[in-house]
Amino acid sequence: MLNFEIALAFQELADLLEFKGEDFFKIRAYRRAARVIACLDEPVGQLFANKKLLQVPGIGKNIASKIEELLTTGKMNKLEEMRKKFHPGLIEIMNLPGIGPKRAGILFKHLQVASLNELDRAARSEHIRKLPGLGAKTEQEIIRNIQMLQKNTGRYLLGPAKTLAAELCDLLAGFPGVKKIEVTGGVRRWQETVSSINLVAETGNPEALCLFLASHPRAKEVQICSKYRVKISTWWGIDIELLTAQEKDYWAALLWSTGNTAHCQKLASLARMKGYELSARGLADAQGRIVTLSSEDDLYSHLDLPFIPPELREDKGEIEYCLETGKLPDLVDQKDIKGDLHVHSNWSDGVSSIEQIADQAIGLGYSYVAITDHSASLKIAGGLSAEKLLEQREYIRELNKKYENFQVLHGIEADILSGGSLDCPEDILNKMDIVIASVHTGFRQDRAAMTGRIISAVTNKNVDAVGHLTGRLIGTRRGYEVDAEKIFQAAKTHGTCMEINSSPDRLDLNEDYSRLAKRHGLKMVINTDAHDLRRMREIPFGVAVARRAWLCPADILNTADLGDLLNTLKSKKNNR
DNA sequence: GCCGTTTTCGGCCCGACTGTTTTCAGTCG
Repeated sequence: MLNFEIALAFQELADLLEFKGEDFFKIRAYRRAARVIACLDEPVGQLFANKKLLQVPGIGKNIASKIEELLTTGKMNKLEEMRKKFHPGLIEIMNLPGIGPKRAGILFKHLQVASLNELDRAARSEHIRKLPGLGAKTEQEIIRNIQMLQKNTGRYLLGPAKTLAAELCDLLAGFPGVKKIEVTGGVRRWQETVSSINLVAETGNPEALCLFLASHPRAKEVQICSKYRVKISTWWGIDIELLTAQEKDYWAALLWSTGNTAHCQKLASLARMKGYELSARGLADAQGRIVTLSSEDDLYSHLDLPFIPPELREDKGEIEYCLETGKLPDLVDQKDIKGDLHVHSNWSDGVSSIEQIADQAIGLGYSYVAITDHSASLKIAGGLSAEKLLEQREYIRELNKKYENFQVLHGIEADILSGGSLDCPEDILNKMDIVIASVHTGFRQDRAAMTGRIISAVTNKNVDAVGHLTGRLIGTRRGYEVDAEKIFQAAKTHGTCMEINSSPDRLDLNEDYSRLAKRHGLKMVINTDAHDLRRMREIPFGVAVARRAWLCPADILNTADLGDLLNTLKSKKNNR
């Protein structure tokens, strides 16, 4: 059983217990376990076999025994019991913004509503406004939120899709006859959400491999199963498509399967103009002979094009640009990132100590990391008071004595309060190495108010960057409305950066806003906003957004060496 | 539920915002 599935089981159990009204801390313990398991590097089965489960933080005797039950029987009794007690549709409803366990209970009790479709119908026929504690506004909000979810139906977040794709790749790579296998499609192009996981494998035994995938225990329905291609829908909710190839046509298959369709078709047209025929089955010359290729790069060369990175293959002008200039811009790369400038420690709501974060940063090859804990008003996150911040500053100053060629920077993620002021005294902000300003409350302000609020922060001389500009959570929470043009103009005037938040459920700025920010001449900073060590490894997601927006190292603040970075930050403060 | 310790049980996530009320319940960050 995959870690991913075990984590989902605990997540579902927590959701059901929440509906039941179970003790808050017990629910939180299950949620924590789900998160921890999803983040493990080692298969849970292996930890269990080596009797190391209890060493994992957040897993105690009770949860360990439930894991054992899952691993040995494939089921968890407690979860099965809860499933019998409560309608599965209730979780779907509870996951809607604004609907928690209480409201889901009211809706079920009075209207027998137990699915999003039923809820939508009830809302549209104005039944919800008649229920106790609910009204017309809530009813309209429900309709809007269901629309948002429906827009994302069949879409899967890139983060979990990548994890699942990697686990599948490992599984298939071990099948007899498989020589090469690679993840392709939207996952390889780093689309923020994908509808399927695509794979290409070079194998001497394609039919057997296709049958192997088609008979996967999590396969729900086999949509296509031919001698060289298989497509299944799965109980995970995502489709999986595998294309097989021989040595001679592997690179063309890889290209074709990576897509997108428009990019490939444009390449096929270009190939025809040069006397070739390009398809998933290879690049054929005028006589119909398959051209031997050594790489995807080689394939592009035959079309007189430079290698186009997968992130750019969206038919957004990349082919035309190459034809015109013969090359692509020098896009920012993960190796260009010299440090993470937005990380939370256990001084606020992060789980790791500052020292652990520094060690992780060094392990990632960084020259610096900024500790940016929450500001005081964010009580739930244990936001830091001015006194605490000064204490933290001293702590970091001491800690830095032990490092050579590496520095921990002292920063803060200051809340932009409803009126636009910052949740931290200016004299404290002024002492910080870096100040990220973000919105965490008052999400429902209208576009003008929210824009004005953020512009107030952008024009504050102590603010270096705006964190997660729109506050969206992909697929679950619409971002607040902002006039990005106005904010970017103000940011340009005041030399403030925009963050590309790398968290796969945020990716905020998204690629469109990143492109727009570049057009305004802004610098961006690619951060993880990590609350634990593992999530500090999510920088590639932010880098991918930047690449899809055609950003170069010079567009990104944290590609600078430590000295240059400190000079930039200081000179900004002095110049204002 | 887990964790840490005081080793047997108490602490762990509080407060703003919204929409509904007409003083507050529910949700969320």
